Amino acid sequence: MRADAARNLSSVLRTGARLLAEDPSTSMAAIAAAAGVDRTTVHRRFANREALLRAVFQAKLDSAERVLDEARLTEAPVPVALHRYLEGIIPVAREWPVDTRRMMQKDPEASARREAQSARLSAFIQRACDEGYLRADIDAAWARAVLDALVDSIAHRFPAVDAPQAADLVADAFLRGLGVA
Amino acid sequence: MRADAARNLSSVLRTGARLLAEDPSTSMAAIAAAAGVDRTTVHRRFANREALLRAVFQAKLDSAERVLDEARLTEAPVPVALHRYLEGIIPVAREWPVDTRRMMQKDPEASARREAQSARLSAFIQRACDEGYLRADIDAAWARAVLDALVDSIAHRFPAVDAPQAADLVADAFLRGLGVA
DNA sequence: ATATATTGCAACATCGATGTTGCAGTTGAC
DNA sequence: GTCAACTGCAACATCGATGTTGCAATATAT
Repeated sequence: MRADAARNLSSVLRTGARLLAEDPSTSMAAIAAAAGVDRTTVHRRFANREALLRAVFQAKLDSAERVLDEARLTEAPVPVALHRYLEGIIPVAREWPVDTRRMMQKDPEASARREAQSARLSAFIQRACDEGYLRADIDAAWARAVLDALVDSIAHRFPAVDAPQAADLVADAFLRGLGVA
Repeated sequence: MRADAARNLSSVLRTGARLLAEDPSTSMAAIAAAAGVDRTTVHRRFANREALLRAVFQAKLDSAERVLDEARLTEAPVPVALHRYLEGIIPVAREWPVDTRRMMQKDPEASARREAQSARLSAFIQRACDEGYLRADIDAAWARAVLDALVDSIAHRFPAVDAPQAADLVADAFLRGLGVA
């Protein structure tokens, strides 16, 4: 039963993330139905709708944090770290399509975690600038935003492209652009 | 009074677009309050919440269509048309931050208009490919997605950058990328 | 086999959002 | 100045979502 409980809970989280990404006002009833459990069961596991949202965000933050750790953003060579980050973060964006930036204003703890992760990535971009991998006239904040946008785009608009190829496409567009040399 | 009516209506649309972009489940009451009118006044102008949404989308589609027309995507040289499109569409994205892709499934007419506009832009990207402005190994759909992503990013995450400079940044990132040559 | 935990189901209460209506006051057009 | 249109305000009805509880059935662990 513990096993079942954990499976259903995770099923509710994944299903909820998917539905909430399409429509942030999806009802608990709809999520429960899509996850194949009763509405009251969801309410027993998550006190509030807000608690369910928190759990979804936490799951996404956990996955993203693992990716950031394993990419070794501060130690590995910039091109290697970039590719490892992309190949890891794209599946995370796909599995948890919820937009953490919009939906977490009310959760200071999750917000702080997100900020910390964001800072790690920004520091990496800054290092890429400093080590000469990015053009000198490029603003680091803009570079950061471009990378995020490319990741979201390949993750959600091209779900059929597998992670390694998606990472290649993003890194290529990010560094070289799409125009002719 | 006609003048007042028109002014208030447009104020409701703009305010509504702004609030709905932040939180798609913003209540009519919140929109009315933010626009400085009574809740019932909004209901007199828009039969449904859905009708209000439709009006917001229609306003965005109108603005976007004008931009597409004036960019002369089929006639002007590719670099010129691209820059004109970007300089026009970025303010539109800022004034109407609602995501037309997500929020219009139920409105077939608006959906069709959106598709038509999307096709015009895709055709322009295809022309850029054919005329050798984009690398031969680049998929047109991916190029299209990248352009959209860059526009959204500069429009919403860098609201302080004015339209001409924003267009430069996007075109530069799109064609040349951010890495060193 | 039995005690324990979990689930589905039905029923209930509550709350906020939606939409409507009547009325009085104000504003604009003529 | 008069008339028509519009507005704010209060009140009301309705509806869907949320959250709770009791109970019977079922699965789990020991």
